[in-house]
Amino acid sequence: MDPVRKNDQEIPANTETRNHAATEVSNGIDGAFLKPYDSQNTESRIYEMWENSGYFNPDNLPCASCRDPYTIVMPPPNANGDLHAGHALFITLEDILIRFKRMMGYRALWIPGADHAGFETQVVYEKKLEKEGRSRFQMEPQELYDEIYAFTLANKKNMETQVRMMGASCDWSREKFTLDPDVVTRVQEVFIKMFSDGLVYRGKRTVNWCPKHQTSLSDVETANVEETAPLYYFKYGPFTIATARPETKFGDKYVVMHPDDTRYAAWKHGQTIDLEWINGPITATVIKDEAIDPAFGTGVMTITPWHDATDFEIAKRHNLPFEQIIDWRGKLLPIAGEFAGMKILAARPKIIETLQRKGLVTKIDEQYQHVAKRCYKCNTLIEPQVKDQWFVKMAPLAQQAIEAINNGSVRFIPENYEKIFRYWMENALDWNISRQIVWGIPIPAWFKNRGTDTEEMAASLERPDGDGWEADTDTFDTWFSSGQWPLLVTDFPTGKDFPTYYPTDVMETGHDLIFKWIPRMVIFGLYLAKQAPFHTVYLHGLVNDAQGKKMSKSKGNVISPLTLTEKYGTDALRMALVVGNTPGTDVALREDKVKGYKHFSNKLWNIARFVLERTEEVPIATPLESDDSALRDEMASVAADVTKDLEAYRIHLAAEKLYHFAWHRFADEIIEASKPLLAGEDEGVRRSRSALLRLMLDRTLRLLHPFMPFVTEEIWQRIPNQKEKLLMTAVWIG
RNA sequence: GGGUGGUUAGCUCAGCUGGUUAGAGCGCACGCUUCACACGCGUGAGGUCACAGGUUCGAAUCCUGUACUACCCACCA
Repeated sequence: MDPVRKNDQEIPANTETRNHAATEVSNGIDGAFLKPYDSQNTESRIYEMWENSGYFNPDNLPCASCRDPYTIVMPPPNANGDLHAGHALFITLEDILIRFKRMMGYRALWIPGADHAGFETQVVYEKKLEKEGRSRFQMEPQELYDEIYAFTLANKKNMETQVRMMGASCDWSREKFTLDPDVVTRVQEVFIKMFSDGLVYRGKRTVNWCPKHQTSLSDVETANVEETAPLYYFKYGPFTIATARPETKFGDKYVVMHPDDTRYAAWKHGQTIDLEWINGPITATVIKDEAIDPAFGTGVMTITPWHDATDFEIAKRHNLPFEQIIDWRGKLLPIAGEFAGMKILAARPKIIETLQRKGLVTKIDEQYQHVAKRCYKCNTLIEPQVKDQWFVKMAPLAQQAIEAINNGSVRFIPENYEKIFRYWMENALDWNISRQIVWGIPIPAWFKNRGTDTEEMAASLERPDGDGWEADTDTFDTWFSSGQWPLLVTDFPTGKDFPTYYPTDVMETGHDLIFKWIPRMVIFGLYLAKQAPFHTVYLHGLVNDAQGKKMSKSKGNVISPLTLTEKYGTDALRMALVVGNTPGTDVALREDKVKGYKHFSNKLWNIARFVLERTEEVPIATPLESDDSALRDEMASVAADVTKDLEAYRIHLAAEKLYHFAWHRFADEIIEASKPLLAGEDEGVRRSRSALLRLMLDRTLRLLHPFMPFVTEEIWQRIPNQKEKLLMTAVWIG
């Protein structure tokens, strides 16, 4: 690899460097060096030095002839709590890539951010309110917003400190918060554009309603949980229907069957039947629709369009009326007669009782397996409700995303995620972006004569002219703004970093975001900037506990990265997270492993001490003996190998190879074999071996720096007469 | 119902395009206070690479199937 950057870069004057050679002892060995490596007394000092150098910002890099930009957008951590192990992993992986590319001479830019995390933060805050005996439903929206804002800002600072502790070499001068005023405005403008492009529409449709949180949720914000529940068979006039949700059946006046089902050929579409139902006699109408599966149950069902998406579609197809049975809090409405006001689950057995008394229950299958939708945050049963909401029309946008995959402009690591992504895109349903929570970006929409036949609506930042316009009180789904994040942080469309740093290079994030986040970013990038926001998606696995089990607060097996860095050093944690961690595969985090890499930090420390103490400081051009030049070549081939691995995103392999080389080859064999040579009589041999060991130390530090930035930089600072003052910006020699 | 991984040493995992006696960390056994490091050094035990077929001169590695396991997706009430 050609060193493209000048070797003699200067550190800006405001940076206090620690070049021990100049001020302390001639070979770099001072008192601290004689003790074991002490990460606690090193890391914050080193980080400060890096940050003060200004080189986290690529615009300050002393390289007039630098290569292209290399950009990573940091998935903005939620500003609502401490960093967890997953954060530690992604920071490590991204920092490795950024440091590697920076040393390679790229204008490496890593843009940090903080996420207000709409619904998630509101949930966290509501829990806090609950503990204090308060509720958001007793608060004015503005009051609630202000409180959450203060809470989030405090946590944002906390989060930033912790990101620094992980060694993240990101450009803080470009940090953005998802509720920065310019972000809010730009996101709102995108909505307005989509409205006028016909990509966003107001729809009265079935939404996923969380009765606890009092908001609608998108499909990716619900969890499908397998459950065993009774399936009830009821007599419905001449038919038998099966249902798992008897409490929705009050208003059912349409009985539906497949048009080709010969068992029911005698019944004609539109025919009416009088029958006895829960609260008395009703008149039902026969509907024939192909959505019915003749093989399920009896092949006949009644529909509840307000509380079931399939039923809703059927009702729309046949132009049938629909009525709300369950209110927004999950209680039965007056249509339920004597059951009105009851919570649905409490009402269910009572309804069955009534039906049994009437002789309408023919069978109860207790072992019925089905899938229930639950709120992914509070696990409350989702109640489908029909509601006026804003939807993004997905088909045309998804089509572009699929093309981007097909023509190779976006690729996935590991590759199998491409298939998963494509499948999702091909089946994407329209996306509900309205949320009934205060903690988010307001939807810039306005209504006149709301809820009447003459309703008008408008999308604009300002209240439209004329009387009677009222603002939409809903906020955007967090992913609506997060989806635009690569564009927002690079100042699309006309700011200083666009298009310099757009499209970015790699999106590195957890595989759990394959549907929540990645598709939205691809879609917005293609729609707005006509270019996908990144060419590579690197997906890492989850960080599990030592037994490979998912960490969770309730299980009490959560391992805090902060405790581990404190105990073993950030470098050790970084190595432990990275070695053996194949892309896309979950990793088990064991304290022992971290401890092992703490020992490795110390090993490097002692390698350096040996080399600086026991070798002569010789000119770079010192002629090498043939054994030594063979070892130099071996070092070079390791470097080349590691470079290849990093370029192919085989980060786990690169880290392991370096570990192995440094400890078991360099220290165990080469240094051991050097001892007699360095103590020998032959000056040529001594000088040659000195030159070799110093070169190997130099190369080892460079190669390991992206992985273990702190200890390598600290050692680097102790090597006398360094031309490159900072290892962070030293040239990668691969 | 559909999909995607995983199955390699006691535990947690590597093994990149198939190629000499299959690797690491931790753990274990034995021996070393050797002047870089006991956060260390040396030596060693431990694996029919889930199973069954197949391709090949050669397979942990490629193909087919089976079993087990994990995760994801899903508008059969």
